[in-house]
This record gives sequence, structure tokens and C-alpha cells, in this order.
Amino acid sequence: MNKDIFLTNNLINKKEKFVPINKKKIGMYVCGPTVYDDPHIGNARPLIIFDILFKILKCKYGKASINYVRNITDVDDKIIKSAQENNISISDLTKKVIKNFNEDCEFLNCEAPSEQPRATDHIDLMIKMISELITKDFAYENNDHVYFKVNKFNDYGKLSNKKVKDLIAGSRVDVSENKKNPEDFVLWKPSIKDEPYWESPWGKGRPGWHLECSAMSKKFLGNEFDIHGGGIDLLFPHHENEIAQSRCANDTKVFANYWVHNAFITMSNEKMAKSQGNILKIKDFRDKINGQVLRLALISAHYKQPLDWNDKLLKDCKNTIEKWYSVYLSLKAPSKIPDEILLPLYDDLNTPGYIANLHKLFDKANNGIDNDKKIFVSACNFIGILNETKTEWLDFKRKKSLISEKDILKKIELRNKARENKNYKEADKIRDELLEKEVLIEDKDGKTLWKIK
RNA sequence: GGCCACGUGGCGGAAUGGUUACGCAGAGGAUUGCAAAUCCUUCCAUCCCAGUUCGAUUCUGGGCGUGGCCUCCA
Repeated sequence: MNKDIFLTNNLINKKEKFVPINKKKIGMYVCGPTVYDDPHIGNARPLIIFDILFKILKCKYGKASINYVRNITDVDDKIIKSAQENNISISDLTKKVIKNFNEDCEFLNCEAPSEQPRATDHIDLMIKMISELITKDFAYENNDHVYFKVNKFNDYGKLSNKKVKDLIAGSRVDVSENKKNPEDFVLWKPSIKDEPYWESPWGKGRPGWHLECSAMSKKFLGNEFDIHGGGIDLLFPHHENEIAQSRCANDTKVFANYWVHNAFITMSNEKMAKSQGNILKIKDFRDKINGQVLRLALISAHYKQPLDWNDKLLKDCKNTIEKWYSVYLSLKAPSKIPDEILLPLYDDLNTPGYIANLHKLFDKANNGIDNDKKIFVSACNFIGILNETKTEWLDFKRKKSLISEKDILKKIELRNKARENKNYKEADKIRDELLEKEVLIEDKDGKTLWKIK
């Protein structure tokens, strides 16, 4: 499509036209999971949002032009703590969580990114970056720690709209005796006791939290690249610190040009947090709800808006997809999606607008013309919906059925006999029994059809 | 306290300087033994107060309210 892509850029807090540095080599870096616990439904939101952005960019600039990097943070205080609490080794923990994460991605029908680098494979690059920062006097060592000098970087706070003096005034920043200034943040810290460590010029230790993204984005995307994404919570301090490190180490005016952040999910209007006990793991949905339903639910609000997760949302999305499958047909090749349909996605990933367009395409497809159906299914496929065949969709529901197919057919036969005898009371009773087992009966054109709710 | 976002029908949720998408729910109808599903028709909304304007839900200012970040978080 010849239209421009627009994105809300948190660097300026405005929507603006996306202009790539090099349209044949577009770089997008998205902060992936810290693998201390299984991914939850909140983690799924950026996975899907940036998966769709990946698709849009490929659509406009060509498949081979996009380099989408999503890291895995496998060294972190939370991981150490979680491993201790669960009494397993750090590598067993990260291995397990990474496996679950990858399965979740597949379940949610997210395409694999171009690269999925791990922090622990890039410690050498981080050490190199710290050394450069020290050489350039943007960082200092003190008592086996290395800190970044925040006051040496004039643009600090530009992304998150914060003033350093406000941060100190709030005095919420971590105060440490080793820091020269309270706002400084750690680049390297010593390992104590059984903590994992790497050898470095500053002794045995491990990198600070923010450094891995600076090191890995540099490796895969260069010193300056196009898009950096993640959850809104990462805006500060994580992304602010990344910018400071990277620009100072690389001597650049720019790190990423566009900063895109997704809002949070709430659970029945409450913040989703471990302390609230309302974390829903993605893997716990796998047998209950089709991944497509979760996907549709997660894009039912614009990515910048908070999204409330509740039963009605899931029910509505399930019914929608159920309805949409009524015009499903398998495609040999995707049809061209009309520009006016695609337009909302180009305009800052307006997924609700796109869904509205899908409803309009459905109405058209419902007239029975194959070409309209093909366009509709193609448009669904574009955002990763209706990716399964109708059989697969039905099989998923059958798997969790409370009654066997044989028994269902037996009941239907009994019911139809009752109907022939005009014993409608008995017929309705059987129908209610089936409904209790989530089997829905439809009498259509003299035949009785059934489906799992 | 500082910064940011948001306030649209019964609910969810887009967009817009001039008829306010779309979905769910509701109402009526077609169909059905009754339903279900489907189809057709239909009701319902821009937090408050000023300002700019021929005209504001949209822009500006103020107010009220909600949420987020400032500490680990997607």
C-alpha cells in the first residue's frame, strides 16, 4: 500500500509519520521477557502488538527488509531469587521458562522474530560497553561496582519527561554508599555467595539490568535504529537508561527514532499484580481457550489504552470467531486486502478500527461469494486470526467436550424420535441435557446439527 | 509532590471542526413445534464550565473524576 505508517512516538509524545533510516533495512527492537516465571497474559500484549507491527512493516517494506529483534533476559536478580525460592538451578529455571515462553508464542500464533538473542550470550559485549563508558568518563568504578554518571548525559529524562532533580527530590532512587550521585544507575555489580558471575576488569560479577538491550541492539541493529518497543512500565527507568548508555557509549545523537509502548492489562478493573494474586499465566489457557480468542481479545482495544480482562471480553471474542468461521474457506494463496481495510492498522496500529473493518468484510462474505470470503479470511489471517482450519477450530472445542460424539448422536436420535411423535416435552428435555454439557442443537433444513459451545 | 494518559450509548470500543464507526446487550420482524443459528429493521452516547468559531464531542483554558509512572513489573 502506498500510504504511510504512523506511530505514537513517546520521545515526543505524539503520533508521527514513520520514516525509516533505510527502508531496505529496518530495525525494530522489542524488550522480551525476563525469564524468572512463566509468561502471563500481560506479557502477551506486547508479543501480539509488536507481532502485528512486524507484519505491517513487512507488508509495506517487504519481508526481507525488517529485522525484528526480541531479547530474552536470562540474567537478573529476579531470576536468582526465583531459582532460590523454587530450589532449582538458575539454568534449569531459565530453560523451563524459555520453553514455556516459546510454546506460548506459538499458542498465540506469534511469528518468530528475526533474532531472539539471550543476555548471557552477550556478556562480553556488555563488558566492552562498560569499558568504553568508563574510558569516556560516563561511568566510574567504585568498590567492585560500576555506575553510570547520569549528570553527564544532558538528555537524561527526555523520553519519560522526568527531571533529574525531581527524581532526587522524590528520593525514591536507590541510594547506595557506592554511588557518587543518587541518580546514578548500576552497570556492573559484584556477585556474592552462589550468585552467577562473569570475570571482568571489575572482578567477578554480573551486568546491570539495562545493559543487555544496549549491547544486543547494537550488535544486531547498529548504533542507531528505527523502532524500540515494550510495555509502558519500561519507559522509566529501563528505556531511559538504555538511551543514556547507548548514546554515550556510541557517541550518537540518536539511539532509536521511534519509541512505542503498550499500556497495561487490568483484571476486572484491578491492577494485575502478584500481590493482588490475579496473575493469569498464558499456559493455563492453552487447554481451555483457543489462542485466537486470546489474540482477538488482546487487540480489542488500542495498544495505548488500558485493556480490561474479564469473562465477557473472552465470551464476546469467542462468539465473534465462531461466527467468522461460518464463512471460512481454506486459501491457496492470500487475496489482496483492500487499502481502505488495511488503513486503520497503518494509522498507529488501530486494531479496533481494523476489527470493525473485519466485521464489514464478514457481512460481505456472508453473501456467499467465494471471492469475498477469500478477502475476509485473508484480512483475518493478516493479524493472525482464523489461522487454523475450521476442522482444527472445531477439534479444539471437541477435545474439551464433556460428552462423547457417540453419546451426542445417540441423544439427538432419541430427541428426533420424540419430535416425530410430537413429544416435545421429552425432546426439549434432551436438548437441555445436551446444553448442560455445552452441546448446542440446531434444527436446520430438516437436519439436526450440533456444536460445542 | 512531580510527570503522563484518559473521561463517547446499558456494556466494550473507534473516529471526527458540520450526518458520532463497529461489536455485545435490548426491541420488533422473518424463520422454527418451541428454540438455536442466521437474516432484516430498530432504540440509545460525546463528564462539567468558559473561550475561539457561522458551527466544538473534536481546538484552547479552568474544574471535577479515573488510571498509570516516579521502586521490580509487559
